[in-house]
Amino acid sequence: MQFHIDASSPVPLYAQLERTIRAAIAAGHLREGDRLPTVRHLAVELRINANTVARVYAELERAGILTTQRGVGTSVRDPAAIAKPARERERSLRTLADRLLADAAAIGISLPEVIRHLQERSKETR
Amino acid sequence: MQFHIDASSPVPLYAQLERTIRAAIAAGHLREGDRLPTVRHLAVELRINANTVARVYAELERAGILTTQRGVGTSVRDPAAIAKPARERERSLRTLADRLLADAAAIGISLPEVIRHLQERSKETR
Amino acid sequence: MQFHIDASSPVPLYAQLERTIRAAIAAGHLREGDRLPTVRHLAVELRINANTVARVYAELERAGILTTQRGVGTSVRDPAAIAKPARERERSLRTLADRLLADAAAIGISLPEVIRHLQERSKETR
Amino acid sequence: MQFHIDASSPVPLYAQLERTIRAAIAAGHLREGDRLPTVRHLAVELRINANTVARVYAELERAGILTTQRGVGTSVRDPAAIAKPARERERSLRTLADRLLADAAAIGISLPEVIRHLQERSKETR
DNA sequence: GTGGTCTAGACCACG
DNA sequence: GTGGTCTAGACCACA
Repeated sequence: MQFHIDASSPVPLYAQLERTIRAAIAAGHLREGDRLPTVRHLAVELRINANTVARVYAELERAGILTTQRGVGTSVRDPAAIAKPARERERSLRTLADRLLADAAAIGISLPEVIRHLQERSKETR
Repeated sequence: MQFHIDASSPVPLYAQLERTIRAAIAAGHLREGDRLPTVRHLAVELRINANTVARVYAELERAGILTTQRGVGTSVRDPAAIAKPARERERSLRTLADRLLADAAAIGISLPEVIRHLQERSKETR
Repeated sequence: MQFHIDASSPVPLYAQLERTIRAAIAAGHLREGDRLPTVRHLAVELRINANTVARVYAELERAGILTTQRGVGTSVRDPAAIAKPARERERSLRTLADRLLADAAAIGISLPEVIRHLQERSKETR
Repeated sequence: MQFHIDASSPVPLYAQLERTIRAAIAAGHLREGDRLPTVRHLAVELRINANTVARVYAELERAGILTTQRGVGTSVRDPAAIAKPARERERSLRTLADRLLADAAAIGISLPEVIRHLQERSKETR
C-alpha cells in the first residue's frame, strides 16, 4: 500500500494522511483485517513526524475504522465504519462541491466548465 | 453588491472574503472603476474586524485587481488581472478537482457520483 | 511652468507637488517675483483636490519660499530659502542616498551599478 | 544574521524589515534552505510586534522567496525569486533613481553632485 | 470621512 | 515550541 503526502500543500499533513487512508479503505484497496504499516515505518517513508502518524491512527481507531493490538500492530477493523448514512453522505458531497465551485468562480471558472473537466478525467481513467 | 462570509467555516474569514470578491469581479458583477464598500462599512456589514477587510483589499491591490486612492476609497482596477492564462487556468482547475476527488474518495464517493451531483446542481440553477 | 503629479504613486500628492515646486525654484525655472498658478487652476490642471494645492502653498509660505498677497496671488519670495546650509544639505543627501541604496540592495543592485546608471543618465541629458 | 529597523523612520516597519531581508538574500548572506529567526524571536530582538514580523514573512512567502513549514519555521526557498529579469531590473533602478533625483532637485542638489557623493561612499566602503 | 500601520493579546493548528 | 488568524483599539496620513 502506498500513501502519499505533499509537504508543500496547505492541507495539514495529518489531514492528508487520514484522507488517503480512508480513501484506500473506501476503494477496497485495504480490507478488513489488513495490516497497516507501523507508525515509525510510515513516518520514515513519508518523511513526517511519527507523532503525526500516530495521531491519525488514533483518530481512525476512535472512529472505529482501525484497531490497534499492542505488540502486534494496526489493522483495518471495519471498513463499513467509513460509509456514512446516505443523508450525511449527500450533505458532505454538497459541502465539498460548494467549496470547489466557490474557488472555481473566484478564478472565473463556471459550473459547466467544471463538469466538462471532470468528464474528461472520467474518460482518461477508463 | 453583496458579499457573504460564514464565520463558522474553517476557511479563514479573509480567504472567504477574497474569494467572493474575486468571484464577483470574475462574474462581471463588479466592473472596472466600480467602487467597493469602504473598509469600515464592509466590516460592520459582515460583522468582522476592519483589519481583516483591509488585509483583503491590500492583498487584492497587490495582485493588481483593486486600486486604492488615499482618503478616497477602493475600486476595481483591472478585472483582467483575475483571468489567468489558459494553461494556468487549466492547472488550477485540475488542482481544485484533485482536492475534491481526494476528499470525496475518503468518504467513499466516486468520480461518477461527483459528476452526477454537479449535473443535478446545474439543472437546479437553470 | 509645468508641474506634474502621479496619482498612482505611493508618494502623497502634496509631497510630490511640494517637491516639484521646490525643484523648479532650485533649478532657476522660477525666480524671485515669478507668479505661480492660482490654487484652483493648478488643482484643475493636476486633477487633484484644491485643498491639497492650498496646503502645499501654505507650507511653502511658512518656509519663506513663497508669498501670498490677498487678491493678487502667490509668487516666489525667496529662492535662497531653499538652499540649506552645507552641513544639512550633506546630511539630506546622505539620507536620500541611504534610502536608494537600501532599496537597490533589496533587489540585488549594488552601489557601482547605481553609479553606472546615473552616469548614463548624466550623458543623456547633456 | 542581523536585521535592523529604525523605529523613528517614516518608512513603515514592515517595509524596512522586508527590504533588509530581501537585501540579505540578494547579497548572499542568506542562502537557499537557511533558516530565518522565528517570528517571536525576531520580534523581541527588533522590539516590534510579532504580527509585524509575521506579516513580512507571509508577504515574502507569497512572493516565493521564503517557505514556511507548519510548526517548524521559516526558511529561504528561492533566492532567484528576488532576481528580476534584466528588463524589469533596469526599470526598477530607473524608478529608484528618478525618486532620488526628484528629491535631490527639490533641495537644489544636481545629478553630478549626487554622483560625486555616491562615488565618495564607494571609496569609503573599499 | 477614507485607508494604512502598529500594538497587545487571544485562540487555534501543527509537529 | 512553531506559525496563522482574528479582534479591539490606537494613532497617523490623506483628501
